[in-house]
Amino acid sequence: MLVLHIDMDSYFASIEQQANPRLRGRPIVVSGRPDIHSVVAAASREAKRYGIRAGMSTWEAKRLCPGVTFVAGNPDKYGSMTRRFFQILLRYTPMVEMFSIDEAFLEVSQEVGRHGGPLALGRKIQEEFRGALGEWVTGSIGIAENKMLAKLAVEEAKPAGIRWFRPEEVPGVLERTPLEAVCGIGPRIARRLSHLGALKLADLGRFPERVLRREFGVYGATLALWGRGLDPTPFVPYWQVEEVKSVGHSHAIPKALRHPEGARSVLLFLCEGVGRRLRRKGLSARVVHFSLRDADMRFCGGQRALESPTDDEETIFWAALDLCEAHGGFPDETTLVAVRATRVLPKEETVRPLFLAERRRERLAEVVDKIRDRHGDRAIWRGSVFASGRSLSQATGGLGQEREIVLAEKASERAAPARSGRLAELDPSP
DNA sequence: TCTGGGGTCCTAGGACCC
DNA sequence: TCTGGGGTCCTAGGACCC
Repeated sequence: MLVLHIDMDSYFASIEQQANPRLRGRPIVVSGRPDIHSVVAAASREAKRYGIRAGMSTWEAKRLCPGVTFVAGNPDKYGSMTRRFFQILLRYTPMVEMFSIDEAFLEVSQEVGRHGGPLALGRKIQEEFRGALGEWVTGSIGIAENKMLAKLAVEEAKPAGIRWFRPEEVPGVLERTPLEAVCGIGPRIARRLSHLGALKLADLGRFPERVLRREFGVYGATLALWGRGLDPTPFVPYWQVEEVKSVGHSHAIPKALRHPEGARSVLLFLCEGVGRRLRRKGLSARVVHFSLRDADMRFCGGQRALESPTDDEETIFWAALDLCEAHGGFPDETTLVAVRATRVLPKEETVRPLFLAERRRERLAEVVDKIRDRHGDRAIWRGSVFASGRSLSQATGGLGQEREIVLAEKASERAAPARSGRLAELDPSP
């Protein structure tokens, strides 16, 4: 097998520099919203020279490079760029696995001969990128016999280069590669392995497999293979990718809304988003997960199976709120809430709601979805969310110029007793 | 001014059914 | 008078990825 791994260089930042010549050659950071505390989604090549990395807080980025320019991210723009480079890759082989928005694997065992060898093939792809994506949006290419090694190779190719690990080079690669450089070995596993005396990838290969199995279960077998330069993870071409398995939202709560009421309205806001995305995808979910993070950054939460699959945000909301109550309710200060709908299945496979009230809610959701499709996500608000909506919008993108409609329906009436801290007494039935 | 937001997969114990 | 074994669902929690 021969695998090419394409990893776009400083992807979001490069796209912004391509779109706006004034940003070119300058340290820039793409983040959620530049005016609030956020984290770095991507740093331009110039910003990386200052030590700025993805995942770092924007505050830290500013400290490292006071002159850095912040740019608000635009996911739609990045998605359409990804479709463009995906189309280019498809011209070479249908065996394309999209690994993330800016990474792909190609299985090119059959095709490589026709293109004059691995390096020549890589250069052709990069040449096509230059023509179709623009001078600033470049990709690095790693080449090896499997995905794990190709992903290691690309690190030596950056930026905009090509690195091929020939089979005879692999033992040397294994000897010099630290464990945490491998995709799939995070800080926890790396630390546990270091206690066992393994620091480099080759150390794993020298371990008896049963030791790794005893320590890591089925994952131990994978680790043992990686240590010998082999990779058991399957190649999944894009046309074999399964449907999504879950839909969720989480949100770090701004200071002003960290009290129980505020957290509750953020939760309802997130549930609306989850319901809407389920409906858009034509899915229903059977399980709701809820979690929150307190002032000490500790997480707690739980999950609950529903009586029947749903795409209704109120059902999801009440399930989430019940889980919250079961874990002691919202603390005085909640710094993050998250809700996720899992065990999804296509809606056609579910039974239509039996009760009139549920059918009315379904109809209401359809109408609200239509208004939002037409006038934007913030054109219409539930009364109980709107109460905190303005400050919430500070953190989620702003109300903009849209006209606002406030839904005065049951949910907002239920919100009232919540303020006096009697959530448990609320009647979840419509 | 501490620390975003979207996911996937695995483990393990208990309940329940046949 | 002693108590199997397999399969699936539910819940809680951990680890990792971009």
